[in-house]
Amino acid sequence: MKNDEKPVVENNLDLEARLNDSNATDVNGIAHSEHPQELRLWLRMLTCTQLIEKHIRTELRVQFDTTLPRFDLLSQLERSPDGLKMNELSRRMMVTSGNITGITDQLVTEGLVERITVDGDRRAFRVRLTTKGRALFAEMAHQHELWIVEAFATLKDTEIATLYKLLGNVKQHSLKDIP
Amino acid sequence: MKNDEKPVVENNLDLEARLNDSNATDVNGIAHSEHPQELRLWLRMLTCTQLIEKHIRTELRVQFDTTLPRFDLLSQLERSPDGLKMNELSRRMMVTSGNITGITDQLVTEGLVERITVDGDRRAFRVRLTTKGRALFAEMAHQHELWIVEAFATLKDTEIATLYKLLGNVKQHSLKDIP
DNA sequence: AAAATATAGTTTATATCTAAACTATTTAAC
DNA sequence: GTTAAATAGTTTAGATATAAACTATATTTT
Repeated sequence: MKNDEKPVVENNLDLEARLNDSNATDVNGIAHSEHPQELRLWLRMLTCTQLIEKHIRTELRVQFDTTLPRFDLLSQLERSPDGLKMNELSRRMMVTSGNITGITDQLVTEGLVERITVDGDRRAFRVRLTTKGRALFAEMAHQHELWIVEAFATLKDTEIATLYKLLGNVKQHSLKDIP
Repeated sequence: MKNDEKPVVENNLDLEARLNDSNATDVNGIAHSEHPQELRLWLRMLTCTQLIEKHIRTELRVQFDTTLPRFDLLSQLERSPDGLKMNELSRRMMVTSGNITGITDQLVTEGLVERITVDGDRRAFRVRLTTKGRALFAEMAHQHELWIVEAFATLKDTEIATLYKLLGNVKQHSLKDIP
């Protein structure tokens, strides 16, 4: 009757299923399909990102009882010993400042970061890692690196370099529209 | 005093900023850095995905007053004239079934999909596009395709093919752990 | 300097998203 | 055939996420 042993993750996947698989050759002998290769690439990229991200979220929860946004915020702070202003965190993490307020509140409650007043601007705060936060993040970052290395373990170094370069172009192209 | 003309999107970005930029050469002449190239690749991939996804979310909201999850669900249904069961939607979209319940409720309210009872299983529903939903989706899908093509417009066809192939390996590698 | 505008951060309302508990069925074991 | 287990979907509690309104300060204009 009850179902207490339901699998923890009931997700699975098949994002690319939405695509038409037809891949005929037209009268000019040019390979084509109903959907442009850009769309296929996008859905595959999204699938990869989601699979890896889900794995990391699960591991962060199971091993550290935390979440990806919190990890990401700590990660941003880790290389800024003097902390970062909330709007700088917002910009770097590509989320709204209201969102940063919420995540920061959580981390303050957990004693991992602290809000420091900024001299000369009574509107602003710097958010800074506490000693406890720095120590915990070091542990998490080490594990995180292992998960990521494993996620791409199927690629050769040269292939990783190729992906990195091509995605660099895509990134720059996307950034052109953002002031 | 008031600030009614605040920019609609106050995000920006710099996910890769969390990385150490040092890129020295070790005693053996092998290039290395404090962070493995896998981590750099992951953050760049995440940045690209987020930039493109944010653009699509914005356009869907502005042009169609809808959201990405709703578009994705419609997209899954579009090629299944008989509809899909909710658990199949959950699997394909890689989200929990509770989530599918919520998104479906929204789409039913908007008259874009309908729940159909399944013969022989009184627990299940098939979710199916309505005529209105199919027509609206066709419009949205056309625009969506343009946005995606534009997002990768900086790449040559061969480069898109390369990305597609390499990400295929990553995807398969990630899927190995999922039954 | 006073008024207008911009900025930093918070709050609010709403939509996702998850994990887990729950209900109602169906299927498998015995 | 009854019991046990699995499955389909919903609900719930909590964390993110957004856009927009809001407060409090700073800066710019005039």
